[in-house]
Amino acid sequence: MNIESLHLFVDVARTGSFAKAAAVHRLDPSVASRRISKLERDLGFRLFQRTTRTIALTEVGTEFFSRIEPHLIAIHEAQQAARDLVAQPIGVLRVTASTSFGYEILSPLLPEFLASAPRLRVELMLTDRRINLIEEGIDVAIRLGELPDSEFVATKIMPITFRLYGREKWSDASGVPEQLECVTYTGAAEAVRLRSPVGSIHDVKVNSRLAVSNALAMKRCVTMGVAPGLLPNWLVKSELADGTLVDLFPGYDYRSEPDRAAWFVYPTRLYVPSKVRAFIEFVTKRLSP
Amino acid sequence: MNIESLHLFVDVARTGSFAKAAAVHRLDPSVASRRISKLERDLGFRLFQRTTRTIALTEVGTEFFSRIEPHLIAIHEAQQAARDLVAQPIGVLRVTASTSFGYEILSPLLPEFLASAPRLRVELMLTDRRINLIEEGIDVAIRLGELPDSEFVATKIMPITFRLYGREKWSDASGVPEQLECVTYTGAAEAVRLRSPVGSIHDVKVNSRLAVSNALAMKRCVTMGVAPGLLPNWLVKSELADGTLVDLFPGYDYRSEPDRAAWFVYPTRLYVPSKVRAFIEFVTKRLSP
DNA sequence: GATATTCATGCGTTTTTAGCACTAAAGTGT
DNA sequence: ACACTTTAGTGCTAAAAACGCATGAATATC
Repeated sequence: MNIESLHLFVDVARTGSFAKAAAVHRLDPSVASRRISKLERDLGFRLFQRTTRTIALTEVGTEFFSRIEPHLIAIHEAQQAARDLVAQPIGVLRVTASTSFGYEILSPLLPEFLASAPRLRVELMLTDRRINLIEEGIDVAIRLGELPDSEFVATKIMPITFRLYGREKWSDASGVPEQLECVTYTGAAEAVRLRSPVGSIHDVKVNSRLAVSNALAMKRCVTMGVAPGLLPNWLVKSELADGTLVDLFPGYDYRSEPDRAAWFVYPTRLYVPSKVRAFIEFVTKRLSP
Repeated sequence: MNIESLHLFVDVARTGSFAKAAAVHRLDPSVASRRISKLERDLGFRLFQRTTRTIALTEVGTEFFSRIEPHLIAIHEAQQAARDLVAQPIGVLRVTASTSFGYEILSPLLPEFLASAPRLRVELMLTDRRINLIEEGIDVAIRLGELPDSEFVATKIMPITFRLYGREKWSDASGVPEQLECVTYTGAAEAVRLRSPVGSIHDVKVNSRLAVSNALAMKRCVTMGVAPGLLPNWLVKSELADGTLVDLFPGYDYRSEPDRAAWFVYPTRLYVPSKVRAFIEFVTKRLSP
């Protein structure tokens, strides 16, 4: 049973004519006639009595008409409302990211984003586990590092580069050391390769006596003076600005695997809700150099 | 947009599974999957987020679900109610017949018929005009005499035979007269042919000094003693029983045109409402010998 | 880690629908 | 009273949609 046919029925009942209702719906009159006939077959009762030139609602037709009309309208309105919901950034946007990224990067952006989308609520789920986007009803996740292989869509936010930072400038006259005592991220690389301004390559072995599983805490350990650390660019902006941390080997290039970046990850590409699009656009704009 | 698909959507949302909902609807899971996809295309937004093994309502899906569900139920109930309306003799039955037939035949039947269908109202439109069944919303008409040529369905109630009746037995020893002073129905035959019990044929010329356009009034004229009259069988039952009228030529056969009868006439034969069927059955049963 | 469940898709077949031309009948206007 | 116009409905054919089945991919589950 077709909803459009029910709407057509309503219009036929209103106008008292297949031809007029067909014109409203941009249909050939014969199509209107046949659709109503099919509707009657589906329903199991006759809606109109017909002569070759006139139609009249049957008793059941009248009854059915008055009963379904408000509900047809309601369903149509529900559809409209739902369309608006995906067309405008309203409703609830569920975002997940690592605690560190959320704290360091997202939090400062949120006041302005929330102001730009007044009818939107944001639920920021900060966790260092990779949770299931579907089950948790996540609209968009921010994932760092390797691009996750999945059916989800990924768009790049910004490249991520790691450099060695510490409390004080590296002043050893012999230049880049062969090994360095560092605070490390759990499971991080054990060596980094640098290229000096003049082109020479230096491999630095990273000795770690303290491995931390949280980027923020790791940074704090570095600033507290435990040891230098290999830290991502996004984590150290303010510390570089106020001098709390300094680049140990400025001018050196760090060779890193390609596509090390921050990514938006979200399900599918058809019908991306506008709240998701709005968030992605806003954040990307603010974080791109 | 298909109503069944909307119901399917509701069940999928409830069970959280295409396969389960498909089983409920006796569908192949792939059909369920495709119907929901088509529904999403029609609606313009995505109802579920999917992985290969799980689905979850999107935010719009949830919103849409809760908004349309009661209306879907309401439409379904409207259909059920309408089906019941045609399946049981309830509602309003509009009947038209001639005033005479209504007075003489239908009126006595109505108490019992109404009792047999307690939820039915009857509107008895007695008129000697042949009104338009469609325009007036008539469910069933009773027409006497020649079968009307039309797109309507006709079923026979009972044969109609005309005989000559008067206040007193015909006692002329010479038997059937060649001509007879009669009260006639407007436009009625001017002669009748009788066959005696022994087989002899007698043509009686009907002389009319009074023609009446209403059968009841005509009968009354006869009983009042104006003259004998050519009256239909259905009109004289009680008068024959109580002796007010007598058959002038008992034992004689009256030759009449074929198919002179009382007919039910009603629009179409598909989806005859049960109130119409009930009425036709009841009346036919009571009037058949 | 093997198995089975679940959603999705490709493909050939069947069913449904649209569009057009045409018929029959009934209003409409002169 | 007559021609004209409008309206509902029907054949017919081409196009579109839906179905059922087999198959594939991914992920729960035991």
